[in-house]
Amino acid sequence: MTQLTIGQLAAAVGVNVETVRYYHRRGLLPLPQRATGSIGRYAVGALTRLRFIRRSQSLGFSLDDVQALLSLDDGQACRSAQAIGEHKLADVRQRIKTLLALESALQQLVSQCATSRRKVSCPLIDALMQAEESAAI
Amino acid sequence: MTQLTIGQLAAAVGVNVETVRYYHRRGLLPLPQRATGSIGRYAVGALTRLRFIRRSQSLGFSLDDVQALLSLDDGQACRSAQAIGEHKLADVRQRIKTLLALESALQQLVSQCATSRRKVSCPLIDALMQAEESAAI
DNA sequence: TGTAAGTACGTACCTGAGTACGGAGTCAAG
DNA sequence: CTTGACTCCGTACTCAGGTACGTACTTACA
Repeated sequence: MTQLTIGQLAAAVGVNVETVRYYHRRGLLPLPQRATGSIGRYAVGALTRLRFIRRSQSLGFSLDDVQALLSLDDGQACRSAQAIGEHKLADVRQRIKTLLALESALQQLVSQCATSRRKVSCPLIDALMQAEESAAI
Repeated sequence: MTQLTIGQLAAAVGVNVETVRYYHRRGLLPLPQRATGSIGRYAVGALTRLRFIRRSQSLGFSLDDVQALLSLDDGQACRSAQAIGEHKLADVRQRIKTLLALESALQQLVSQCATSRRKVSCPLIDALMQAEESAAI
């Protein structure tokens, strides 16, 4: 039987039942076929689509992005999909840059902490107290 | 006059007045001196402390972290401050690692998009549709 | 002294991605 | 035919870090 209940669908992909219902509410996943007054049964397509959503998320796409990608899934709009991907890639690279700067600043402060031989105060706290402006958030 | 109103304090550090009030509520910033029924006046210490908070945030510390750091500001607990800093540093490095992996995956997908010469469907969408499991979120 | 700007305070709202809960209905096995 | 597991549906709550709003009050300046 390839007709899954919501619980089986969720378990197959490793998400919470509530999450599946949330995706319905967001319009990411269509409601299943259902004889009135009975329980919904999902076809295999739902499984594929749910996996698509999770895989996209794992690549850093937001659910809004995913919605856009899904709407492009007609085989005709590869260029648009590529644009979305490139945009996300630029975004990821920017985040990496920021984090690298942050890493070196922190690294420096922490190592000052380690090597300081009892000056008046803690170099880390001290540095944070200094009045000069550094990078914004 | 070194006695600032909340608006002047906020403007001096470049935050919203509401943000200052929020920091009061979180216990990050003490309430200012105030003759009963009149307006509060902040001393220069408040300016330093507010800048400390923002600078710490810009280094990736959460407000909870900041609270911990502030509680260490007695000149005696450098080792604890260092530990908090090191913990945050490890955290930042982990995030960098994740993002780098993500970058190369995305890069690959996008460039496949660019070089594909009209196969049936878009390689990016296609890859996301594949059933094999990749990294979790 | 009047008025406009600024302040105090409490409460509610925002984003993003879900999670939790409660009551009613349904389904399968014993 | 009953019991227990599951489903349906709506609503409310979570986290972090604020933002917005409304009412009452205070203060500075003309």
